[in-house]
Amino acid sequence: MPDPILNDKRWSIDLEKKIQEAHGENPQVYAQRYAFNPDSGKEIFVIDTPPPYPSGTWHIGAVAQYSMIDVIARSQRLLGKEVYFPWGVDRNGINIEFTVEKNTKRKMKTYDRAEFLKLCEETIETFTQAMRKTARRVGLSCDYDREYLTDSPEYRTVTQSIFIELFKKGAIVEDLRPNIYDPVEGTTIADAEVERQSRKTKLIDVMWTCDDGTELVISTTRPELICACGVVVVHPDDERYTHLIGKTVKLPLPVVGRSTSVKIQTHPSVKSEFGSGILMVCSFGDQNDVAVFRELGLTPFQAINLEGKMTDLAGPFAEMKVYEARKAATAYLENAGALVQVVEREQEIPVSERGKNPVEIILLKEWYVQQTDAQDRMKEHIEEIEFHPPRNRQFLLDWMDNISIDWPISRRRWYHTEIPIWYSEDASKIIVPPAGTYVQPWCQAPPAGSHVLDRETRQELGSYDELQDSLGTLVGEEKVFDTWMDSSNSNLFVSGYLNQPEVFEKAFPTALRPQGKEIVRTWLYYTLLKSNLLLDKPGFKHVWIDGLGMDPWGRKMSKSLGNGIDADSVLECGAGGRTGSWKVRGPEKSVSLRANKIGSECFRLWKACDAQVGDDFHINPEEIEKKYFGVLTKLFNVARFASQFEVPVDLDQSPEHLAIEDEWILAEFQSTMETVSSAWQALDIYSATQALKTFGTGVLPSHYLEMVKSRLYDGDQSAAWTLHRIVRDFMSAFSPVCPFFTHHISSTVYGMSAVDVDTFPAAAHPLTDVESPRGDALRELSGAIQSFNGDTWNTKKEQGISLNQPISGISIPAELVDFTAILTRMHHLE
RNA sequence: GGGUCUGUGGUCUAGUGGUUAUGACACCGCCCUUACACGGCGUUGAUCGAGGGUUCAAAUCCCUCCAGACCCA
Repeated sequence: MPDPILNDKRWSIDLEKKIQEAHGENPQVYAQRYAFNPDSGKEIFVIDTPPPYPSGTWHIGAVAQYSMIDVIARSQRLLGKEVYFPWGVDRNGINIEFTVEKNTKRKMKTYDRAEFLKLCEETIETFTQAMRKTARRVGLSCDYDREYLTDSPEYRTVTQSIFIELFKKGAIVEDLRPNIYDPVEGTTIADAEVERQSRKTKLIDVMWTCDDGTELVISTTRPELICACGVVVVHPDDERYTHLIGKTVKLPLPVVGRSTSVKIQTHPSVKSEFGSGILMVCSFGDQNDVAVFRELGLTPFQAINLEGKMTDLAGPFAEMKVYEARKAATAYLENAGALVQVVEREQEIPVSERGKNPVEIILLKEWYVQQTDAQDRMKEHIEEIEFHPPRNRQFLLDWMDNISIDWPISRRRWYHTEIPIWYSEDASKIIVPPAGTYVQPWCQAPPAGSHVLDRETRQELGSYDELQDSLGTLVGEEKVFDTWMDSSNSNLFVSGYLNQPEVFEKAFPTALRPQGKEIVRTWLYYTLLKSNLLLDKPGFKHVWIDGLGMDPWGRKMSKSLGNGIDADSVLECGAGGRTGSWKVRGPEKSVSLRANKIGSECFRLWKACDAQVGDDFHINPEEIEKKYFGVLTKLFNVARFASQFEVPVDLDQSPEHLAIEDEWILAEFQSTMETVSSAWQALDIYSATQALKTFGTGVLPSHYLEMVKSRLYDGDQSAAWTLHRIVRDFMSAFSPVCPFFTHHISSTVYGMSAVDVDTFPAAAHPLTDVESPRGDALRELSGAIQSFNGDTWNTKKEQGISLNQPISGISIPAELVDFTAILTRMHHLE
């Protein structure tokens, strides 16, 4: 074998890392390839990359998802689009506050606010570093120079400005409403942040007595809330209790500052089979209580305060924590002889997603984004968006159907974007900063250029500079925004809203939102809500919703299960000859998984080939290597084989005469390329990659290469042209999936990098165009060619003849008569 | 408890009314053949989660059930 230009024996992780490092070495070259240039004149394609939240380790499933977003970014560049693939990091939020609290063993509110913010920022920066490294390692072709951090003044400015705009439009309201509240962390949370946990609770039956002496039994798990009871209800159809309706019943516990009895009414939400079938409605035991209070027009009581303690309303139990008050109330009832029975039962109780604390519903003055009346219009917009896969649109619509209350957006935390408001001394006016200024009202005065607005009517009253003296002593808002207020601007931010109006004009609706299906109800929903309220437009053209990465047995990976797999361990598996091994807790026992080499290219190829978008995928490193490393080896060797033959000067112009087998393989290749091209256009990674894999590891090496080997060794120019043309174009079409692999081969052999190709390769030969009848006729022979080869190989095997020895008695089928010469030569037919 | 989705050889996967049900990995057998043994060729192996129904015809449509995932109450 003459020296191939590709001199590495095979693809390796060390080679991959070497290429990767060289790839990122020169910032100018990198920017030329991957930076966003809105003035290029090409069609703009902005991807609203999910900004990852740095928490120390990056989940392998998330990294797999990001690598597929990169495949989309690269494939769109290949199709000639001007792609903006942003790199953002989401750094606001309660998680980092928890981390700092845990690291320093000190609660946030014991710190000086500024000092605590500094600790958060430093800690999250170290996590961010690790994440940047992994992002590059898996080959994400982001515009890293424009990195945005959601906790930066630039980003927070956008969040604050949009808030002010929405406030002026009337889409944001301030109100005293029942809110879900985490008393341990001391903050309001949204519906979407509540989860359920199973806990043992005591269901107690309490005897209540009516004014006329009639006795009734009510079952409850929350006796401490009796002080907040507004009404007792029974089901209208429950004949057992018809006699109670309209009576007045005395509260079985002492209360302060309210009437000591309530009415008995009917309500259809009562579950007659639960407990005694009589329900006390308290402000607020659960969401149903909230609904009943609203429906019956009752005035809610404030039974629990912001510290999670009972208020004066609870009489003897005031100042006790909720849990203590429950015990004390139970004891009180027992002493009073009102305790009928106590049953221990398993109950699903609502807890906060982040702190896992039982949440309470409390009346609080908070800021809200109005969403209940926006649903219909949003659904119209959603109709215009193309979903990948289409069925995942349903996740969003289902969630929207369940929305019944506005979105509370204020939080009593610190490491978040501040609500940009000051209040006048008499609280009737508010001061907001000018657009484009980041403010921290808890420690700053309003900047020059601020505006004064009426708190109720939102009327602009004048400039702060002029009115300053009439406002008295200002109070800066101490509350901050829910982090989804930041995240839900990501599409606006990356599309140039506020900062680059002329780009925004062309780039919005944002071309693509890729994300996981677990955050449809939060990130996707809130983003669409914002785009709707602010611009009355759909936020995106395409929404691409992928499934979740699971462990090898289909379970969610989690720390508590011990079934997690670290992303870096997979990407670095095989580097420097180090193999990978993972101890993963299986359904029954610990299982040891081993692999010799994976790396980013194999990992990406696996994800691209192994699961359709939207399906959950099982991550098993052993399987990734076994199924896909061989594909890389094969493709590498095809290219290496080709590289021993001189590359024709003009690969774009086909030679005068091509042999029929050259035309045949070009026709086959062209049909593969058509499939690939339309799949890339449809954001269908799976089909594109499958088609390339099938061609590149199947018919090309097994049949075409075997056929033309001897011609190539004889220096046949047509065969060399055909092979090189195919390998070159193949690498371009495949570059979105394996950018470093294809870059290496194409730049070594053809002196141009596959990742720089920005026009999808055209048909190599007019006769083989998919539209041409000649191409069709040739492709129809593919089956016959492959079976003839297979049969001949088999016959040789049966007769014990080695493949390079002559064989007699084989006849070529009539339809392959044009291939007689080449088949005879290939199989040494006599 | 409800909703949505998923359920195809040992493993993963294609297939939305008519195919001898696709391919990969694994298994087994044969083969060093002027790229590749980290390879090639070939053989086993699936009553398409279970049960009912619609239809001339069902992996595919409908119903019930079971299992898993996500979400919700």
